[in-house]
Amino acid sequence: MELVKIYECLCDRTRLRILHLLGQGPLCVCHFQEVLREPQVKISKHLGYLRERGLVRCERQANWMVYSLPARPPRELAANLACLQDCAREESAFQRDLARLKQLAPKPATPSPCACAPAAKG
Amino acid sequence: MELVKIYECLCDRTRLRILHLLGQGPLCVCHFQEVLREPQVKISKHLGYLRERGLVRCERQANWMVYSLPARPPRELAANLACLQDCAREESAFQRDLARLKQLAPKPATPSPCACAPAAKG
DNA sequence: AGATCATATTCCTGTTGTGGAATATTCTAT
DNA sequence: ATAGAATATTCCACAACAGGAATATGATCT
Repeated sequence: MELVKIYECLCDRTRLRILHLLGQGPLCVCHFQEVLREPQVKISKHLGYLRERGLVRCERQANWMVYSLPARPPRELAANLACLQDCAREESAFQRDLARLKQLAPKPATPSPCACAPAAKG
Repeated sequence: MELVKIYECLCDRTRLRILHLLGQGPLCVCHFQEVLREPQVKISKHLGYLRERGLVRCERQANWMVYSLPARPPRELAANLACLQDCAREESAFQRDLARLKQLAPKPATPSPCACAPAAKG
């Protein structure tokens, strides 16, 4: 994977926040919406951008699309994602996202990988 | 220094090559031109872009402008520059640049930091 | 002062990215 | 089949950027 391509993916605030969150595990679009507090189009488009370039993978789970980091990313990508996670620890915006994420799924023992409400009935 | 701002600087091929070269030490514009084989405007503009955002410093030395990485860069920047240097070792374009750089200054014992010909007379 | 070298800036054009409104797609439940 | 939920795509306007040609600036030398 070409280095510039990676940085092109990293140079947008929303995409950075998305990738940062994915460091915690797979997530579905609705959760990105809640945690990032951004409109659906915005989230979806940035996820599409990342997907096309191989920075994230996705898998449908019933009604939801669950996004995750590639299982075994190429070295350059892994290195940069690690760097991002490291640096994000010192930027409050990222920490705020993390806090909101933890509020979403207070019990990490949730069976479904994205912790989506299993089709809330009613 | 904000993380996104750093990545905005890294998301262009020419700027990546510039920053990579600066990892070897200060350089003046004319040397960037030679090593990168890109026109003067292009180099100068990208250096300006990096300068405005604090990724590089510059200092005039007679007729030449010598560019360098900041003496003590903020943590996030240092981390990302290190990551860049690391990843660049596996991309041939960067290695080609390095090779050309070494041809320029075969004797690293040159007195001037940018190894500029000291005002070639004639 | 004038010439010249090294570098920066301006002006222009084409391209890419970003965000939102509206709409389409894909799945699930009934 | 229909309705509804979750997500993706299209269309549009706007801002940012990249590259080049021409020009300007700042330093040096004579």
